[in-house]
Amino acid sequence: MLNHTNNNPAAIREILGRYVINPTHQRCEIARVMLSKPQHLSAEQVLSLVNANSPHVSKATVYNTLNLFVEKGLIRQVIVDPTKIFYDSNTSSHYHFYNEDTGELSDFKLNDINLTPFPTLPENTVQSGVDVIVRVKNSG
Amino acid sequence: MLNHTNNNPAAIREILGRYVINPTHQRCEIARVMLSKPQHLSAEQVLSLVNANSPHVSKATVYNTLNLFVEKGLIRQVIVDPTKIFYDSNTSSHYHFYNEDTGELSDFKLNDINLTPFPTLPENTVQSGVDVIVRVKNSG
DNA sequence: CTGCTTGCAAAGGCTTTGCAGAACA
DNA sequence: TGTTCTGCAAAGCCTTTGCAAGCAG
Repeated sequence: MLNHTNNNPAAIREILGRYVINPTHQRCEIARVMLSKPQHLSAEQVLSLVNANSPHVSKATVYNTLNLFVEKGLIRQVIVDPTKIFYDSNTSSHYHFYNEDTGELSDFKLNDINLTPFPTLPENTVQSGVDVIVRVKNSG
Repeated sequence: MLNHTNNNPAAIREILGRYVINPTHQRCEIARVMLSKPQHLSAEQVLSLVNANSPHVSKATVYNTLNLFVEKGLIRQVIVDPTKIFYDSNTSSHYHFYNEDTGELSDFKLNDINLTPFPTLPENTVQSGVDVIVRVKNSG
C-alpha cells in the first residue's frame, strides 16, 4: 500500500484516521515526514527532519510514534543493519538493496520473482511477511 | 560451505587454518561450539555454551572472535531481529524462517527459488549476498 | 474531569573499545 | 623479546520505559 501525500494536513489526518491512529500534532508531523514520498528513514533521521524548522517533537515521541505506525500497519520496519532500524513508508510488496558501504537502502520489484510454492512453514506457524535483501558493496 | 566437525581438536584447528585464523585456545573453543552442527546462535548463547563446563572465555573475546570468524568467512551473521545478531555456522546458500513469537530461526532451501535474472544493481555496486527471510508467527 | 499523549531523563540491552597483563613464537 | 591475544571494566549506541505534566474531548 502506498500512502503518500503532499503535506496536505487534511490528507494526513485522513490517512491516520484510516489506520485508526489518533491524529495528534506530533503524529501528524511525523506522518508528514514519513509519507512525503516512498523512503527509508531511521528514527534519528525522522527526528531531525521533523524538527528541522523548529524543534517541537521529542526523541521518545518519535520512537513511540514510529512503533505505533508500524503496529497499525501504516509503515514497515526494515531490518538490515544490526545498529539501527529503518522505517519504510512503502508497505506494498517489494524488496530491498542494502549498500553495506554507505548504509543506503533502495527498493526493487521483481515481476519474475517467485517464492511460491513456499517451503513448508514450521509447524503451527503462519506466514507474516517475506523479506528479500540483496546486499551490495561499492565496486569502486 | 559446511564446516562442521565432531569436536575433534585437530579437525577444528585444520578448519581455522583453512580460513587463516590463528587457532588460539579460546578460538578453538568457540569454533567447537559454533561448528558442532548447523545452527544459529546469539553471542550470548555462544558465551554460555563455551563456558558451560568451566568458565574460561570472556564476553569480549566471544564478541571479538565471532566478528573475526565472520570477517574471515567461517560463519555468517543473520540479521532478523533488531535486538541481537545471530551467527550461522552454515555459510552455504540457504534462507531463513524467523519465528517472531519465539525468536527461533530455521533454515530452508528452495530448489525452485529463482532470483535470477536479478534486478539491475544500483550503480557502481557489486552484489555481496542475498538474504531471504520468511517471517512467521505462531498460529495457536 | 478523565483518559490519552508528550517529554525528560534514566534505564536497558547488545556490542565495542581501551588498556594492561598474559600467552605464544 | 616482540607480536598477538585475552579479559575486565567502561563506554557507546540505539531504543524503551517511568513518571509527571500537558492536552483534548
